[in-house]
Amino acid sequence: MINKFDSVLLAQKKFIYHYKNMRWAKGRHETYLCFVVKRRVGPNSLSFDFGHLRNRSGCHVELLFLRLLEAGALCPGLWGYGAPDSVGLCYSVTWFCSWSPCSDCSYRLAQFLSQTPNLRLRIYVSRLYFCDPEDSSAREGLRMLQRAGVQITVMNYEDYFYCWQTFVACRQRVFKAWDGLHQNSVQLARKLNDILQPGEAEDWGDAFELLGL
DNA sequence: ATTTTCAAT
Repeated sequence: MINKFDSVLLAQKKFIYHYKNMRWAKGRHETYLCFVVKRRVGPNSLSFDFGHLRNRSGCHVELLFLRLLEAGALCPGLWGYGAPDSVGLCYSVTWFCSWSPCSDCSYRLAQFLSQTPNLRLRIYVSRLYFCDPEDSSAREGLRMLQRAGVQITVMNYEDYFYCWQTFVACRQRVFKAWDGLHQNSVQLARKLNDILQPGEAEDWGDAFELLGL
């Protein structure tokens, strides 16, 4: 018999392996996306769905998520058609992804969101995907997502803790941080901040120059 | 200092 929670929840080892935020995440040729969907009708906001996805057959996991949205599988009534009571329906999606989106996924997500103003998306990422070169298109993609109203955040201890409780078959086992989790998270958050607020460093430089420092 | 990355065999 299929138990919902055996299929919906992630195995502990899998979660740790794929979400570890080490700088050199060797061999992670998969990307996981854990999501929570909340649905708001009027003043009430309710958790509607949750689960996880993995990239498959050359398709990035973000695009799989988009496909599910387009098929009406995750946020029914998102476009207002269907039942009359779906008018004014809002959804908010929060996802936790082991990699940040590539430029193409960012572009498609931004496009999708521009057509669905009643969908809010918040993205937490464990590691930054191809973001080392300052002029990388992945960086530009993240900025585009931000302009599309997406909040992008690097996962910290509390986020991993939350994911462990929510998406992992943890069987009462408390989440145990790996070595360097906090440091890596702080470093990645700083990098993401640089990506999303370009020019700030120069502004500081200018400020120091003005102050004669 | 350098290492990897939603594979390709």
